[in-house]
Amino acid sequence: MSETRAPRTRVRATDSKHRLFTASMELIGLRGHHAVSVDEIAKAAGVSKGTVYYNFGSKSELIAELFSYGVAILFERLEKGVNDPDPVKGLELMVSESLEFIAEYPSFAQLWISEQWQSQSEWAPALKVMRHEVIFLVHQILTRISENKSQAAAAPSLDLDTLATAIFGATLILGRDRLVFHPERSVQDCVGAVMAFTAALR
Amino acid sequence: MSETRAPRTRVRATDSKHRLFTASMELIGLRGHHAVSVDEIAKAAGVSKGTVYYNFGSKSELIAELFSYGVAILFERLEKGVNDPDPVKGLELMVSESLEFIAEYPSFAQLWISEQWQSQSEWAPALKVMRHEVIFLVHQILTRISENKSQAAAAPSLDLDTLATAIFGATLILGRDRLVFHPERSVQDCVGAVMAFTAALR
Amino acid sequence: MSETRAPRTRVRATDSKHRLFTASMELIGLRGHHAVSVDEIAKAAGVSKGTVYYNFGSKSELIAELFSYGVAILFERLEKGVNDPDPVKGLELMVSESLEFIAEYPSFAQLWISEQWQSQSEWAPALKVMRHEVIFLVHQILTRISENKSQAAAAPSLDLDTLATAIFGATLILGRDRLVFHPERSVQDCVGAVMAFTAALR
Amino acid sequence: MSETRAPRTRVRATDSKHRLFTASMELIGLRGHHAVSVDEIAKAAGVSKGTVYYNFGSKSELIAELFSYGVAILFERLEKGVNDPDPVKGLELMVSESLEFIAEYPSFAQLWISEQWQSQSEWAPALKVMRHEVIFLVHQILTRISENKSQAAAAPSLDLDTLATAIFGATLILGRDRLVFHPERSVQDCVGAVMAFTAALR
DNA sequence: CATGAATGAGCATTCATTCAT
DNA sequence: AATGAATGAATGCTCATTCAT
Repeated sequence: MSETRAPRTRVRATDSKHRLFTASMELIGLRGHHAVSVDEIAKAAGVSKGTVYYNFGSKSELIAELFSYGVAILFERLEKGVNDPDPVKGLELMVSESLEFIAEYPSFAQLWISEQWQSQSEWAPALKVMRHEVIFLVHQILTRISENKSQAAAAPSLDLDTLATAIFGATLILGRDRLVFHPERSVQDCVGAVMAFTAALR
Repeated sequence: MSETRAPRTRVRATDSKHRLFTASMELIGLRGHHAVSVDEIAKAAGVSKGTVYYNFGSKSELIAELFSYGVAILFERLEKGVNDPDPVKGLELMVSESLEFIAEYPSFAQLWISEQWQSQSEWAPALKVMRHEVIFLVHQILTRISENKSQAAAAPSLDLDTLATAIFGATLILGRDRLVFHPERSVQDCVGAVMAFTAALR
Repeated sequence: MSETRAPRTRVRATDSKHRLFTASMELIGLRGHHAVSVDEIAKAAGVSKGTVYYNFGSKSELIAELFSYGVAILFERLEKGVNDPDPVKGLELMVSESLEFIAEYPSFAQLWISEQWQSQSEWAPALKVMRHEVIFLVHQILTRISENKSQAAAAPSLDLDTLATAIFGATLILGRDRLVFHPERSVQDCVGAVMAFTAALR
Repeated sequence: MSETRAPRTRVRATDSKHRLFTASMELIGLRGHHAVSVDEIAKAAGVSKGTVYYNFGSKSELIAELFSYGVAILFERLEKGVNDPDPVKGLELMVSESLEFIAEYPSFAQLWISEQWQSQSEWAPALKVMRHEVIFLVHQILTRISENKSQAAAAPSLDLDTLATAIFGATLILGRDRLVFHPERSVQDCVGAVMAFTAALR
């Protein structure tokens, strides 16, 4: 894309959309979507307000696209861990990839945290799907881990779905908490803490 | 409540305040504070808009008081676990108390989740303190647990502060997730999943 | 109403509503409701924009109330003619009252003309009722006129409902046309022209 | 229509214009010109927005051309009646032609009704001319009718210009009212009602 | 203590219009 | 001759806050 024979108005088309994505992420992650106006987003992206509506139709839709954009990237990264022959290594990879993703797209994580459990969120349906898919992936890998454990049913009453949710929540919060309150905390420390959850399974 | 022409004009004064607390919690937990207007809160509480300002001064202050109100109750409950001679039992109690607290004050939890990691939140300073105090409590008890563990440094590279944060996050998310997506999930299941985090320490 | 013990801010309450009524009528009659903004109305009424919304809830509702306000006055005046023992005199009175009403509330008439036959008007339901009631009144009096006519069914194929509609339309248009294009034309001339419609019945 | 790569590239050029005319008429008649956007018109016509501006220069000009287009057709039809040797038959023909024209171009009539007496309409000058010419035609034929009436000055104080206006208004309203509220009402019934206006002259 | 009418800055959204292609 | 991305002024509406009573 961009600069086909470099005319004066370079990059045009799609360009605006990308700039708006970047600007929105930045601002919304910082203050929350309610506290950011379309005017601000447009200004930050260096386009006119009309362009936001030309490209997204509404603020709501812009945010919805922000979600799908982020989730696509996240899943791409999670894939890496899912197929690892060693499920423990796999989960470890998934967690560290997630933490790094959160560091790269901090506003995506923040948006997710803020909206996922807000029952009347505008994006509730889409978020529900996102949540389900991530937890499903974690659940799958937890099953493989617990199956590898030979004899004793390690933890008799341990519901894997609940555990998967705990891991999902801990990762999300840890990823965000690190950026906001503990910039010195390494991804490895966080991975260690999350993996502690699985100790009972091994 | 209500008691028009009731005996001894009991309660009064703080009556409006209480009604406003209840109404705010309800509405804000459902839709987020930005999506709830002072008008709505006043109407839901059955008082006039002016009364909100008379009692709280501003919407912001109302929410701030919502936070202190909730956190006071939460800490009261956490106390129970802190002093348990058996730190594992103590943590278990703290977690289950938290989960039950979240079930009773769902909107408090939601508000907390939404705002805690929003770097530019209006209540950031207060939230930072709340977060710190809870994590400190968890850290303390984790220390006692890991000290009880005799010989081998169970997990050499396991940072207790990070682990405490993970437990805090997992509990918060699990408590909320249960209400929104898994009403059938028991507190015990959730406690089990959170306690799994400590397996590595034992 | 107004001035209870004449305080500094006199007239308060309801006053705003009246001022807004007057201002709206003026502006909307001149340029049409689409071409008049709420800002303009507020400014013309000497109140803030918020006051418009406090009192009416929406621009649409303001216009709806403009309609009911106008139609109430119109019907009050039409009553006079309805009960006249001589139906011809009665109709004549109704027409002249209508023409004078249009002269006093020109914007009401203009609004009516513009919206009544706009199939997708927001006020279509209310307008349909207004139209029906006026035409019904005219129909009634036409029936009395034609009954008075002794022998020969004056006009065999003359549908009274259609005739009533024609009289309604002619009066509305004549009333408005007079103000806009023929200020010199008297109410009597117009009444004469409208009454010509009934010649066939007599 | 459409014919991509059709033979002899017929029509073209004015093709877009025609499609835009049709689409505008349809939409504007239904909802009023203010409530229809250029986007909608372009979409309905199956052309791009730019094409509207290429062909008409502005929305205002498009509507102006809509008026001249409609009025040309109307006058063509009115001619038929004007030259009838029997002025009564002639007027009857003019009225029925008008009613049929309104049925064929309902949005033209609606546009006319809405704008003609709106004093500050953008098209006021053009509309004034249209109105004048139609009323002039009616006046002429009324003169011929009243002259034919031999002896007694049928109606001493009947101003023919006012009567012509009444007939114009009644026809316009009746034509439109029939379409919107009385689809079962025949053109003949309406003609009958309008001609009742002339009874006094005969 | 409590009320509710009034305010005005701020917001999401619409839309006629332009212009480079 | 036609396109459609981009614009920005204008619009209807919301809402936290004030204040006279």
